[in-house]
Amino acid sequence: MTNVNSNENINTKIANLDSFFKLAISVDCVIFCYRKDKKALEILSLECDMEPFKGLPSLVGDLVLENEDLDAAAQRIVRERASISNVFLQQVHTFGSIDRHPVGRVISVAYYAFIRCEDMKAKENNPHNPSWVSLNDLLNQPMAFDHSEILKYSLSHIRKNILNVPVENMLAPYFTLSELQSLYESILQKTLDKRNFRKKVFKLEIIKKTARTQKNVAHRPAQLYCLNKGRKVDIL
Amino acid sequence: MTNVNSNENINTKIANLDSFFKLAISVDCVIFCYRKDKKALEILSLECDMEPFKGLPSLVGDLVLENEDLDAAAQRIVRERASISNVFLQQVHTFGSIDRHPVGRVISVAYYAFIRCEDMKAKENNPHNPSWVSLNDLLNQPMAFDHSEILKYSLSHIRKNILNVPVENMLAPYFTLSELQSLYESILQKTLDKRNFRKKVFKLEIIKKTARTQKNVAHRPAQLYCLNKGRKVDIL
DNA sequence: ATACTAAGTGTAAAAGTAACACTAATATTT
DNA sequence: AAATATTAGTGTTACTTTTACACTTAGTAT
Repeated sequence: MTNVNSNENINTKIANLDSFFKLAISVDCVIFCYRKDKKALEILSLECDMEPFKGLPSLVGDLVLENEDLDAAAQRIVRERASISNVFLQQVHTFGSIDRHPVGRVISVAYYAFIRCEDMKAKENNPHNPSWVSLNDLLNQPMAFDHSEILKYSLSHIRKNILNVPVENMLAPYFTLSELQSLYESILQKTLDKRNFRKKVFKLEIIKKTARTQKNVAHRPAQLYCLNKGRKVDIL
Repeated sequence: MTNVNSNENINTKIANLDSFFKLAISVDCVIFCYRKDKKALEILSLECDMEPFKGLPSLVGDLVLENEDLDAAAQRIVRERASISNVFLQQVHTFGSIDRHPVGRVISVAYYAFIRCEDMKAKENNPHNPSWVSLNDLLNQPMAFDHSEILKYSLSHIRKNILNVPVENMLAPYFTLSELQSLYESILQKTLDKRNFRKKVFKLEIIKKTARTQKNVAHRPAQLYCLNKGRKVDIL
């Protein structure tokens, strides 16, 4: 068991690990993207194949390997399951109820990630049927394990800390202020004042103006902005 | 290994656990108290007996048992090591570097607690030599494992969230506003304006006025206050 | 009685937040 | 070419919150 093939699925791994499986640690990632056309957030979700949760949506998770740093495990999992590398990933909370996992004691460290929909073609050669599911749908249906709780906790954390969390990573490299505002509105679930919003993002230096403007839009073209790298984020 | 005697020390446990010890989970608690006379924070610290950290101060930690909820483990550890029950304990972060523990892979979930010095008589019949150590001293000396990092992270979290974290638990049941202010000043490491501080704690309803006043002080006796139970805290 | 000590109290300036409506620039339609 | 439709972009005022600041009060000790 020193060198688990990380492409096996969770079930297989757990079966193999019987000898040491008293306590195991997993990472579950709440992977957000923003669907600009629908002005809605979506979560990367897998179809659970484990009883009693078979068929229910689950977060993207996997066991942490013996020689793997926690943050590295989160990066690996996002890479393997969503084909995304070097993404922003932030730990939120660790969930350790005794009965949260049917196979045994699995303590799960939750992370969240912000990626762009286009960077993850869901369903692509992945046995778990990954797909982007509307956040609102997920919040209104049961999920596998305690993943509903993890999702709600993460969402709550992000809402509270929205100004210190790089939600802009869900946007294309060049974006308009209106797009940014819509994203914030989708997360906070409330409308924001356009002028006040702009004043704030300028003052906080969340973004930088670029020389580019929108092309081929049937209205006044918007200025394009990009992330201000070097901005502080909520890492302590 | 199903029923570890939780009074054994970490070393012993780890030795016993060889069979399953690929990954283990511990809880480390940053237990704060406030020394009113010194106007200083102190941390409950044990003397590490494990190489290569022998003799260095460590936080109060222990392995999580197989059938033990994470939060329950934290409560147990504080109860066993500090003889305090039903204390406020809040998870902050999980530390999972590969080499953070010399004996093997131990992932540690950090909690912090606020207790009253008087409620924990350090050194009392405890083989680990627990003692209250000045926070400032601890910050300026090496600690066992990654406990310096855990301490700094927790402190930083508490400073950021001071208004949503019940630091008042470090005070006696009845306390004066000046005592409360000194506590805040010790945590934030800066002086606060007396009138502004009072306005704020009243508006936030952190505390409640009581009918009592100070007795036998060589100056105008202060009004005594107590905690406002039912106040929201930073739990999501 | 006087001195000493920490408690207790209000106001004004500054900064930040919230509310609000019109003009500008482009593509499309006529 | 002119009119229309659509989203971008922009400032000011009222309100709230935060900050800065100094004197009087109620007890104990001498």
